[in-house]
Amino acid sequence: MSSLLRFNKLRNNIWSSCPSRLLMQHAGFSSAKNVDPRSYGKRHFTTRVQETDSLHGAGPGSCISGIQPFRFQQTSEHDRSATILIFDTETTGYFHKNNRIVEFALRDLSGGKNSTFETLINPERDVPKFLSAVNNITTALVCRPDVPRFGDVLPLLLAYVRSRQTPGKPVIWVAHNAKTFDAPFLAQEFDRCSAQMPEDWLFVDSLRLARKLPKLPKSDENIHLLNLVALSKRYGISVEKPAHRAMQDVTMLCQVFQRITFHLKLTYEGLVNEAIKATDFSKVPK
DNA sequence: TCACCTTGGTTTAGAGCAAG
DNA sequence: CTTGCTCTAAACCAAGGTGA
Repeated sequence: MSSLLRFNKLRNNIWSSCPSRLLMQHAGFSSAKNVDPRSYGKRHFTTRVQETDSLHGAGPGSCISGIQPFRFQQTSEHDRSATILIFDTETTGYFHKNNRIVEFALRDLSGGKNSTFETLINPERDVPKFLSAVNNITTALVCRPDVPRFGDVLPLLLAYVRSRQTPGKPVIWVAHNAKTFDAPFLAQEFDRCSAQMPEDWLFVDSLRLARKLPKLPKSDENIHLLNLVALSKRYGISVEKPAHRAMQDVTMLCQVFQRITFHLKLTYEGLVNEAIKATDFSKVPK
């Protein structure tokens, strides 16, 4: 299959039409003629870039309260150019060496159009039933020919991130327990594709940041804990119920992360100091 | 000077917790 | 269900202070 045909096949599964030209350019294609926007809404989607005028303008049922375009405590010239991506992965298990990603979602904290990216991923293996019970992601849902493998999503993801990145500035990826869970999983998938994560990608673990918050006394509602739900409760963020779907968790973490950075008076420099280089997770030699 | 006690720092082991 | 990180308590050791 030619790379262009493959791109179009994948692109047909993307809901939004807006970023197609941009993604094509970043993915190295010279023309967007073969991408037909009319087909987007007709297909079962597995990958989508959300097209909203703002984080608050996604329409009924999709309004995200509490998320504002991100600003650091002490503004500096770096703040305007920092690209901060909140992300989350759903997987087939805990340990990245034996398991695969089945869903990936991210949100650019700067907001604006096309600020989200989410996709199901074909893990090419069964999803354990006890995990399907947690996140409703079943083997039948993801192990299908029209669900892209990570290797298929990779060029789109790289192109998307590049389209959000300020040239010459790093991309800061934030996830809860990123250090031991999300980042190693992502690195493992890159390794499986024999790909190297860009050197200017940095990973920040919001769990590590949360541990720096003042400790609360133990309570029946468990708001002294540091998981996402507990932190949401702590900051008065409404939680319907633990979703364990990537984009829902990303949305929750967006709000939690902004409050943590505010609480800790974290600056851009402080955040970078907390970060781990993407290359520290990868085993693929440069 | 020696023995004993207290204090402070370091190391170690185990529990708790975070993620799907 | 797994793995790894962090925290805490206990154990250990060295140094310093005090009294006989």
